[in-house]
Amino acid sequence: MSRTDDVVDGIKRMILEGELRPGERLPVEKELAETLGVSRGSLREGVRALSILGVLNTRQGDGTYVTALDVSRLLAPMGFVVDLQDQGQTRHVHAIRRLLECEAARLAATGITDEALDEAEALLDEAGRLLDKAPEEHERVIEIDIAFHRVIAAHTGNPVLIGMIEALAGRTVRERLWRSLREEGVDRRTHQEHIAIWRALRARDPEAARIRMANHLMEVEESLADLPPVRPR
Amino acid sequence: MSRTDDVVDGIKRMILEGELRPGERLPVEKELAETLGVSRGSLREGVRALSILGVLNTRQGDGTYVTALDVSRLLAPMGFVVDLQDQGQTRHVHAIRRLLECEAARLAATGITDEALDEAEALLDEAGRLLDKAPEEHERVIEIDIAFHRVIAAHTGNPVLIGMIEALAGRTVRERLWRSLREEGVDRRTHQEHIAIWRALRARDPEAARIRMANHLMEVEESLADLPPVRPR
DNA sequence: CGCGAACGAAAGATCAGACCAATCTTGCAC
DNA sequence: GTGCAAGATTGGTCTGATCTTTCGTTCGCG
Repeated sequence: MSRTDDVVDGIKRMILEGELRPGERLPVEKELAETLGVSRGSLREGVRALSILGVLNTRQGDGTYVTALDVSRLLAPMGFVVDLQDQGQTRHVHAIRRLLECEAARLAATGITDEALDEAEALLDEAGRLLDKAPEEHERVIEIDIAFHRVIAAHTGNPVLIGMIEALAGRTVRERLWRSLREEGVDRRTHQEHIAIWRALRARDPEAARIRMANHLMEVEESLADLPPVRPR
Repeated sequence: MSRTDDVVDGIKRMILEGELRPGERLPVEKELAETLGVSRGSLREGVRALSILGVLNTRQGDGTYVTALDVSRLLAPMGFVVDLQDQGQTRHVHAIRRLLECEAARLAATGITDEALDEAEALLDEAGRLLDKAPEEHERVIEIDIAFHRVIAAHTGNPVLIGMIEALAGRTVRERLWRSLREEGVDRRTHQEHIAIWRALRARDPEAARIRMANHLMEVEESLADLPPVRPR
């Protein structure tokens, strides 16, 4: 058990026992180092690790604070995992993503608000216009795609689900995908699938939403399946 | 962008570009620090963070190595997230766990081997004996419970699913649960539910396995629902 | 020749002290 | 009352030293 682990466990314990609450400020480095019985260097290693894990948040000249401990932030490092997986694992990641997003669609069908439906419709309208008039605006199309899925996740009422979907469907996976596919005409098909999902949501039909989402992601996976490996060297 | 972030991104990049392969050893601290243009202290902070994330693995007197980058290891810090969630989020975590474990049961029904079925049967037999003859052996019963679920997850063929279930259904959640429930007679009911799952698996019936697992976890959640909050202070 | 113990090199672990940079607080001038 | 500037506070970084663990080698014994 290294000193740094002492620091991590010590701070974690302080949070779990309510000694430190979300948003609260930690003692200054020198003082906390003495409390935990380590040098400032070791303390900093532990604090840094917790920062990267999304538990702490340091601001030079100000202090170190406990984050809100919201799931999205704490799950963000998971995106890291996805990045590091080799090509062989991609389909497994996508299988989980499909599972989570289908559940999200199902839940959103009953929980989504009229405002959110309007928002999603606006996104799809913009995507439709771009496909017709400015097919080169691929970056924006990708943004819209991500935003559309995010609106759905946001209305599931389950923050853990939101966080996991964000982590799995994050920028990297999507980018890698789209970059490989931009030549194809799949973006138009994707758009149609999105519309089908949206209609199911508007009808407040959970089963339809789930099925449409499942179909959409399965198409995406299929497009991915026969791509050449991208792992360099 | 702090120096430590440079270190994290630098090492991550080296891995992604194949400059560093899983299992490979990193340059010594002094040398790597020079390469990345930071001091040894900053380098160590970054390396430590990546260690805690399961990407690197340091051994005093030997060196620092890239891990196998297996999903289980990389997903382990997610258990940390679960620990830090306040009581209000528990049901959301369990909802996801149910989703994942149901899928695991469904997949395992077609993929499980006869040997694994025997192994699971042995576990359930032992649990049954303990319930009859040594009800005080609660620790062992919990171990068996975890092991049973692990056997199922292990035969889904999806390592990402395995990792996520491990992280979500980890020791802590289960412990908190069982500690609160040991007075009740629920452990016997849980045992019966496990048997029902096992039978569905033996019959290689995916739908039955999924349903039995769903029922099992729903019972668990229900038992949890009306517990008093444990968050101290 | 084979094997085991002791030694030494190498690498990470930890510490202490100094200085830098960003931020916040305080108090003075207008 | 407002605005700005100086000082105090706090995290960020660097340097250099010492400690601990591990691994490889070498030496001596059988």
